[in-house]
Amino acid sequence: MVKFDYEYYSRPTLSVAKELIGAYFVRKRRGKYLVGMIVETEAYRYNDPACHAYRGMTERNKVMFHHGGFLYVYFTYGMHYCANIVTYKEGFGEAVLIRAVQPLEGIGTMAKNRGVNSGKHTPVLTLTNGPAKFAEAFNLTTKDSGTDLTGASIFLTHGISVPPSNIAAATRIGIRAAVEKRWRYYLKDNEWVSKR
DNA sequence: TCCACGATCGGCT
DNA sequence: GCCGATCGTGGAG
Repeated sequence: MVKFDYEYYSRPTLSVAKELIGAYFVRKRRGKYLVGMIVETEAYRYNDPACHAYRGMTERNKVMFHHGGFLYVYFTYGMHYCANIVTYKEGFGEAVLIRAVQPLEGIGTMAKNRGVNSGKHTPVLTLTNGPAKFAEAFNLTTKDSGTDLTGASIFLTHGISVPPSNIAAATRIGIRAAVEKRWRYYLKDNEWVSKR
């Protein structure tokens, strides 16, 4: 599997967001792997009022201003984390939100991270079909924000090749500003894509 | 300092 | 379809 490098992530954000459909998100911990195939993404860009970096650099979003190839994780709604891939050139503050993955390896660990053993009784199909569910399943928190994605612990690789005709574009979810932009991409006919 | 709100989820009606 | 949980963040004052 080819691990993506800085050059890959530093291309235009919409291209990366589309091409990440079918890629593998990998987390290696204590010799074990968590692997999910990315099936849904959203792009957030420079001059985009819905983007966390829109009002400039802050303590929370500073990692977004790197060149592409870093992880940006933020905390929201008092209880959830969401994970993004920093994209494009240094200084712009662009990123791609990972909205959903299809679990490929480490499903038992993902289920544990999601709390199936704490009475939640999580059905397998709902393990990673939403941005906060994905982050929880992979145990991604603000501690992981800033992780270099060309390193050994968290990285992305080429997965399956998806023809553009199998990728749908739609409006982004859960935002108030720039609701008309169709910068959400998902794998057509895939049951792991988020609902709503 | 203060305080309104959020790139969500799950449970309930 | 609706609503409550829950708290870090950052803009306002």
